[in-house]
Amino acid sequence: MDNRTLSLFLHLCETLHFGRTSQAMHTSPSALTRTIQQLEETLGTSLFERDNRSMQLTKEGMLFQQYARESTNLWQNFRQSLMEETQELQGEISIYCSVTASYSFLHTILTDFRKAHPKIGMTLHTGDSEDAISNILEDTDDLAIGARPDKLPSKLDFKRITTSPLVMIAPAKNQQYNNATINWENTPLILSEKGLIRKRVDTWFQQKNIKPTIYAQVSGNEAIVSMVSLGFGIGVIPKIVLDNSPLINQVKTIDHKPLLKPIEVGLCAQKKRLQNPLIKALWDSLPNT
Amino acid sequence: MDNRTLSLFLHLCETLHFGRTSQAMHTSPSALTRTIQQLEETLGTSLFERDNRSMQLTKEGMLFQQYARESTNLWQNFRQSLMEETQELQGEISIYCSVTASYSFLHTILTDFRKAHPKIGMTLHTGDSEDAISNILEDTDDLAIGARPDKLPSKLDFKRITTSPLVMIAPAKNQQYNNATINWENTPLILSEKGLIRKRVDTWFQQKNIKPTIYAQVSGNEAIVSMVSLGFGIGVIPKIVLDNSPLINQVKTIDHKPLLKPIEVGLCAQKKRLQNPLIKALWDSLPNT
DNA sequence: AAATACTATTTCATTATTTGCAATATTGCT
DNA sequence: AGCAATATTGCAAATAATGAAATAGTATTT
Repeated sequence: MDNRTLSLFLHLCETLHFGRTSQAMHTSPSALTRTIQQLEETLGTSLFERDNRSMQLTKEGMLFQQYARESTNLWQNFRQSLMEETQELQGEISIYCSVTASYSFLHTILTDFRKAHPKIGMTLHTGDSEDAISNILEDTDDLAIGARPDKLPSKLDFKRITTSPLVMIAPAKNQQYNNATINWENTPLILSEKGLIRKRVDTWFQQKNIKPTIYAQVSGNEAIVSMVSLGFGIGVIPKIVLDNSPLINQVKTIDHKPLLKPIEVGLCAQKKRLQNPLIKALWDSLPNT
Repeated sequence: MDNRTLSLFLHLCETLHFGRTSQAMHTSPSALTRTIQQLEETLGTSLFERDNRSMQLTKEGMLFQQYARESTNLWQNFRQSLMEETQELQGEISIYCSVTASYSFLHTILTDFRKAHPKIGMTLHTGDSEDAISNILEDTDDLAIGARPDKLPSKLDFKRITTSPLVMIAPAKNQQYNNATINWENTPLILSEKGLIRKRVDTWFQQKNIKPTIYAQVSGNEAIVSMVSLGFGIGVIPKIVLDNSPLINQVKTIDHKPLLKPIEVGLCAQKKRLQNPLIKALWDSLPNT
């Protein structure tokens, strides 16, 4: 029995949902389905009772679940003692971060770490920055680089890497959007569809008692820069995204008052996961700011 | 970690010899080498100290050996309890037998057994009948069909399927080899290079005080029939081989006195292996004769 | 009752891995 | 030096695993 299969099976036992497990374990539903089928094939017994909308462990499934737990435990223990023996950390860490974060921080963070722990493998997943927190909460990745939410869930720990102001950007060539002359009610806005920045912007407008025109709600700060540069309207993004954007010359920043509260970008992990020596090592490799 | 890999590793720990392990585990040396290499790769540490002529477990290797033992144990136990749960035997049995035995007995033995235990998989290895006993002693296969040696090693158990007389065969068309007119000293003999039949024949000639001319020593009774049919000389084989040979019309049998003692053909296994419920099931499926 | 949404599975083409054979390399022995 | 014994590698063929998209089956909504 191979450990990957066991993990998939165990996760599936928890969720009882192929879609969620496949997503959480970074594999396609089809691969998962077939892994389980094959498992049932080799065991010569079915493990899940699938009645089309829900599923349930069979008796044999529970037996196998117990075996799977013990077997993975055994494996973990072995890895542990091997590490103690060789005095060298080894294993896998998965990191989630936005494209921008991967450009701006990841390299810096990982180069030193890699030198110190060459045997730790990294799996990197990129996506919308706003998904970072939920990804961590759902155990999909070990660590994430993202913005600190105003209310950090108590399960999580956060370590700031940097702060970045929020900037308003407009198409560089458009005279209409000069500072202070903006008629907010008529200006199309391009915003994240959800998440921290969206909240800050909403609050900002509420404070000013303005009902803005929202032109587009997109996911991904990089997409906002694109749309703004094309002249669709004004957007709000972290300055760091702008600094790393190839489109930086196509847009200009607009002064605004009161200033939007800067976001804190940093490393995020579940507290319990920090007991894992690998994750802790990466965590500790970052200086406190 | 997958169980096949673990078995290979554990076996290699015992033999400390790639060649022998690969042979015993029915895989090529290259596959074995690469399995171990890959193992060492994924563990990030070397498991064996290979100093070119001998090998030795490293400290990490011993650690892994312990893990491998526990892990396979866990697996065995799980299989065991799964069987108890489903009330159905399942797993793998490997059988060694000669080509002739596979023609004449195997089908009869296995058809009923397969119906009774459809989830037991079979691996069949064919080869020289004389290797059957050693193959069992070396744990290469679970069961073998072969001739009962005069002195059955105490580790082994034997269950007779049938007895078969030993016959002398000569080329069918050759008048020179008529009964009673044979000049043994000048007649080329084709014999097994070793094994039970060879011993019987040697004894027979000693009793008669004849020093025979041995033309060829071959391995495999089927090969003897071939050579005899081509006119190379006289051979001795079990009658059952002759009955199953496509060359039966190309040879004739020769009366001889005293008659060579018949051989007993049967199923052979290590006593300790008979505790394995799968093997015991097959064993018990044969009637006592 | 038709449309829609949700999920597991299958199909299919592609990619990755594993295998065995034969060649190679390395060393001990005569 | 030449030979025998072994582990390892190169290579091509066979196997297996994968994801994207199509499919099927069913609950929920319209």
